Amino acid sequence: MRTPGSRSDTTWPIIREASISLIYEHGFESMNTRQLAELVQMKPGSLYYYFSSKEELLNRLVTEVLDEIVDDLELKLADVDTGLGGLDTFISGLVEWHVNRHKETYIALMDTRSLSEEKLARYMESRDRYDQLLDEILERCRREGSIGDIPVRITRLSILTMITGITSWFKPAGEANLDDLRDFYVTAVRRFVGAVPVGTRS
Amino acid sequence: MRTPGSRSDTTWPIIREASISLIYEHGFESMNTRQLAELVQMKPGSLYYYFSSKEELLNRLVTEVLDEIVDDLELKLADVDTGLGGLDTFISGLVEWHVNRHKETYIALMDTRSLSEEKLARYMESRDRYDQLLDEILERCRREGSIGDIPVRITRLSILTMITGITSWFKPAGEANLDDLRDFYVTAVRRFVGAVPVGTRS
Amino acid sequence: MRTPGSRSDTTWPIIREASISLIYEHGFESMNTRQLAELVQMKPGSLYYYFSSKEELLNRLVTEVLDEIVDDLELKLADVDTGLGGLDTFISGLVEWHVNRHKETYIALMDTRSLSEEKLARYMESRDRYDQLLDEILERCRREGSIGDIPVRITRLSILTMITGITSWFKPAGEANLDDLRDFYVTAVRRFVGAVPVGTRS
Amino acid sequence: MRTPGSRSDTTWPIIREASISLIYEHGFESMNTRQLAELVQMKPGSLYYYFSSKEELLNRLVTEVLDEIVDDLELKLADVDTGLGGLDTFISGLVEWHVNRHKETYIALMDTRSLSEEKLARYMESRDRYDQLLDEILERCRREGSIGDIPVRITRLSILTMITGITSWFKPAGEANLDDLRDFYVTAVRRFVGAVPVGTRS
DNA sequence: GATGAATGAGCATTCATTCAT
DNA sequence: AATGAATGAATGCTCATTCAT
Repeated sequence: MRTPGSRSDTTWPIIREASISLIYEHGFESMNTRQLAELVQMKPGSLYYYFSSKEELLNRLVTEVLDEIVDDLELKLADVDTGLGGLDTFISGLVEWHVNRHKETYIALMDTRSLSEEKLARYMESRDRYDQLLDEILERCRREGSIGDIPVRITRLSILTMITGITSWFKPAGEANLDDLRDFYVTAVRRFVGAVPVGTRS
Repeated sequence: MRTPGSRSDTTWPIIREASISLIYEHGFESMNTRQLAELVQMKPGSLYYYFSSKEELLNRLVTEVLDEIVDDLELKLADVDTGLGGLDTFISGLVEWHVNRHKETYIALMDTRSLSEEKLARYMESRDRYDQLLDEILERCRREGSIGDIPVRITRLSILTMITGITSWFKPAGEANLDDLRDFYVTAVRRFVGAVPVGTRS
Repeated sequence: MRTPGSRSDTTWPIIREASISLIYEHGFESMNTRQLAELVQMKPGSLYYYFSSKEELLNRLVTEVLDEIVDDLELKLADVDTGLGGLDTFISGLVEWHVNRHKETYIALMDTRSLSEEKLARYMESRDRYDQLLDEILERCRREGSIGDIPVRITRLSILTMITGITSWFKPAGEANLDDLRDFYVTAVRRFVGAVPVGTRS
Repeated sequence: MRTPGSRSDTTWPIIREASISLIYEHGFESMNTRQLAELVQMKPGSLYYYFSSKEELLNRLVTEVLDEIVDDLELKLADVDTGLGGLDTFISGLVEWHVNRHKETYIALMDTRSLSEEKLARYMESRDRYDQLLDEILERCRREGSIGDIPVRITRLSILTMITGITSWFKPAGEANLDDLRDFYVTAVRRFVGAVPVGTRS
């Protein structure tokens, strides 16, 4: 009964894309495995060769992006030598990810609730890494005197909420393009944290 | 079979509170009418005396707060005579609502997806009113020269995302209290839009 | 809480008519007490002052017509002195009832299934009376030599099925009027039983 | 979780027979899917592998017989060359179907009401075909002068009501056997329509 | 790898009926 | 005589998942 030409490494990416679209569109709880099976032209039962449960599928989807994001941000930040430069890099990178992969990041924002306690906890650990990244950047900026005297925690929460929230209104077909968005948020966040304008520091 | 002492005007508020808590905690799709019934000490079927479907319950919950918020903001804005004053009032009011009624506003943020197309459309119409409110304020500020030359649409989206997103991390037991939050966001948003510092306008 | 001017002997006929219409239109199992209550402008619970259960309502409806029919037929047959005259009278009367009270007779035809075993048994006893009436008429005709040599049981069943079945296609607004129907069936049944044409008997 | 040895082409006929018996006995509205599941030794949900809704099951049951009947009658009528011959063939065939498949035909008679408007309409279209068949036969008989001057519509309705109504009293265990019934109705209908006795036509 | 057939547990909802007021 | 509020038992149906083939 094996479909000729089927191979695991071809099939999984197809399932992956299909589930992302489906979850993005309907939400994880409302989407069902029949829809997914139909979309990838399989029978529901066959999907279980590619994931062990619906929840595990969700988990894989969201942890994969998250890890990619954090790794990429860390990589980009390695080359930066000032706090403010780090802030720009971080914001710029985060915006990029949330635009280029807006479906997955939207799912991570909205459907992470459906994860079991353990899986959610593990997910949150990863997320903490990127909270910390921003915290550290902000702390460094303050030490360097390049931003105002702002409360770090709530500032970080607000920035993150704002950037990750891009996915909730961003439409790829819309007028805003990636470069505009990146520029806008870099500038906006600088203002937000009371960054000393470039060339103003004494 | 009537439970002695039961009264409609006592029961609905109980059901209302219970559903808000339940949806807040589990999400609308994951919460079920049996849990709700148990929480309010009724049989599942009896709930249908108070709403005609689970979805209609959700609808009621989210449209009610939304309308209350918009009405309140409009009222508060009526007394304000400068654009920047309006901005402060709007932000301050919105933060207040999202803190004081954070469960319902969280539900509105997350579970509105579960509404049918028609109900969602009607909900969005109401939401548009408050988008417009902020748009108008921002436009006015620009005309009055009290803020920088910023792109209105994306600024509005970002501010709203940030404030409504408070509910996604806010814990009433947490360290942040309403006054701090209100002050923080009023100031932050002022910076965000490049507001001319008070007393600086020439 | 008593509605001013309400009286049992005014209300019952209203409920009666409303239930007949409702059951006629939707069938007994598909019709529900909410619909009935709405139609008579009451609350569902209030109906139980007029009948003790939905099934008892049905029972009352169908047994009442049935008894009226049998009584009327017996009365009409009392004056008749020949078998064939009896046959004409019976058919004519039965057609009349099924046209004039076609809703109730239709209900009796279709919804009698929903009666409990005991109630159905009692209903069937009454129905037997009118089977017997026709049996006796047919037997008498045969003794008098006014009809052919036909099998009584199946003839009776067929005639009754045909006449009671009028209700299943009869529409009051339709072209067929009572007189035509009566004439048609009297003649048709005569032919059906091989009645010796009037004036042909030697 | 698959029951060993289960096969679709074995299971559907079993479900089919079981539902026919159940609906025949209790009526469509009173029968429920749990009873059916128990009878075929499945879990209720599994039935939905074989039909998409309870109503669709009913629909399938009644349209299938109906189509079989009409097809068969048309086939049988193809060989007939006189109107009266057609009438005999039609009646004989119809009686046969209502005796041999009396459960399904009874269901079609009684439970067709439970079909949705669209499904009922489609059912009625098929039914019309067989009304027309009889109408044409009767018209032809009249043109050929082999029956009396009778009103076609009501005659057709009465004959059909009578024959289809067989199912409402017929018990397979009863004394009447198929051949008797067929003979009886062929003769009775001939009389009913005032057929000129064979060899009497001048 | 993939399918066909089934499970089992749950779910929203309906509805006749009851009874304190 | 009528209502408002509730019950309880059922009902059709969905869906993630399993597993023999």
